Amino acid sequence: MSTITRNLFYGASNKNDLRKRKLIEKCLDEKVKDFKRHKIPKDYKQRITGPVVDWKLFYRQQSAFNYARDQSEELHVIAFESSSVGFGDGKRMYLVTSYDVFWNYYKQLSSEKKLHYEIIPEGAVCKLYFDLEFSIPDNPDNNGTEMVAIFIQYVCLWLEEEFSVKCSRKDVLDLEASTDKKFSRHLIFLIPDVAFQDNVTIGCFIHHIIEELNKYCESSDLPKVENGLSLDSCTSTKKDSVTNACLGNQINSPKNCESAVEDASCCGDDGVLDTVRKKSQISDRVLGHFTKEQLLSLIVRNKHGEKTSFCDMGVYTKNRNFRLYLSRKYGKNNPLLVAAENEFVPLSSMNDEAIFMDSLIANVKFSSRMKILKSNDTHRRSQRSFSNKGASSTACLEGYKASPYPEVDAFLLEHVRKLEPNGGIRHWTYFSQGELIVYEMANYRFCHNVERSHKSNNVMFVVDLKKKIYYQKCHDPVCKSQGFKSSDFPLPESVFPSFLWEDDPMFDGEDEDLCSAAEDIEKTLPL
DNA sequence: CAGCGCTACCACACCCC
DNA sequence: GGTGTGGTAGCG
Repeated sequence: MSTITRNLFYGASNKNDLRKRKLIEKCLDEKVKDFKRHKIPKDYKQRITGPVVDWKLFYRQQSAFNYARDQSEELHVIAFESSSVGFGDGKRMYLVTSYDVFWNYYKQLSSEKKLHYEIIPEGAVCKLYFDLEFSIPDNPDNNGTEMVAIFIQYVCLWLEEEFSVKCSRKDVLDLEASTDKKFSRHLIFLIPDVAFQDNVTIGCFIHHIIEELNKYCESSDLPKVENGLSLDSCTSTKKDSVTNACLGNQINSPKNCESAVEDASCCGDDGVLDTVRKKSQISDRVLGHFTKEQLLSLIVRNKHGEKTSFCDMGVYTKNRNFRLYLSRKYGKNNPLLVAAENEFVPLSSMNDEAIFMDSLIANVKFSSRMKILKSNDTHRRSQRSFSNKGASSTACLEGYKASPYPEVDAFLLEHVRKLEPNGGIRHWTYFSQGELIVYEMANYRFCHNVERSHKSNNVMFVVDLKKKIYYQKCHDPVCKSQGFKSSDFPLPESVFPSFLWEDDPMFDGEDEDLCSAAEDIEKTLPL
């Protein structure tokens, strides 16, 4: 054992010891900094009724959703850019937790580690929200602050006309993440007891009101057609929406398909002309509240100099990631903060937690008073692509979901695979009115009109559940122009649900209703 | 080991004029 | 030239 010298005990008395102490202090400083950098947030205080699990981390969004669904508590999936846990470089990862637990963790992160996004789940009831942005250098004459004020008023007027919902700027949480180069706002509408069915529905509504704005701006703009926003493109989009609307909305809302088809089939009818006139009256009423200059100011130019909307239309897709209050993008320094012009005040008080909770798009409490806004025919727009989970050529087969009549799906699959082993169902459209299912086939082109397979056009089958038959039609332009439709083929009795239930006392009408009611409730409840 | 969901755009095949 | 289909770069 070494003895403690006087110098060592009382501290530095020479240059050597001084250096040593400096070194130790420096090490300590480093340790402190390091600790601060990697500090572990304090545990959330567990209550007896409180959450069982703090959080769980996933590399894949789907795994996170699966886990959240299997738990009994109300959990949410939050995405973040993963440098915040010390690895990866902006790669997205997924956190499953409750809002309360998340806020407790999130509020303790330093500003540069708040890189988080809410995932607005597919099909979930949500608040009306907007991403408003434009490049400042490309639009030096635009006044963003004034544009936001006009835009909010424009949206409020449309809400009143279309849904009889009254609101004002006081109901709009206004968040800002602008820089010198880019004007950027997030608007979140917190209208008491009002929410939208889902964010895709919002997309349809917004698409509609922006299109009306574009049409107006174009007609009152220079007489010549400008690139990007021609009237032609507007009308062709409308046509698309009639023919394709039912495909885009097929899974969740077969009723939409009915009305879309009715719309198309009774064109030229007086009733349709009436509704067209009514629609343009609504549009005129809204537009009439503004001066031409105010409306024109909402159109900006993108980096290619093309005219485009101030409102980003790309944020209404399924499972959209939407940046959280106080978060920034990876590698950027512009967190979302409350804008100076914000007039919304949370019910409790103006504190960060209340703002955070109110800013969550899908944080909508279920209540019987809640009015759920759904899309109507005018809002629907074309949606040609169908989400396929897998990649490559087999995607269409893997991405295909069962129709409400899986037995019919199986029958058709078996049928086509006798001729084409790779044949499959690309998608289906269910028309509950008339009990019709239209199946678009994949890798199956045999047409009864030409008695051979077409070279590049797949065929479709129309299943008539009432008549218990099916027939074939096809995409080939020649067959189409002839209005070709094959003769009827019988559907085997075994594909009908009644075949299974007839002698089964376990199934009766009540059980069926209960099951579908339970499913409906499950769908409407916030996740 | 490790993101997701589009959408605009292009290339190509086939059929029509 | 029009239509349907498939593949991909790139955006939000």
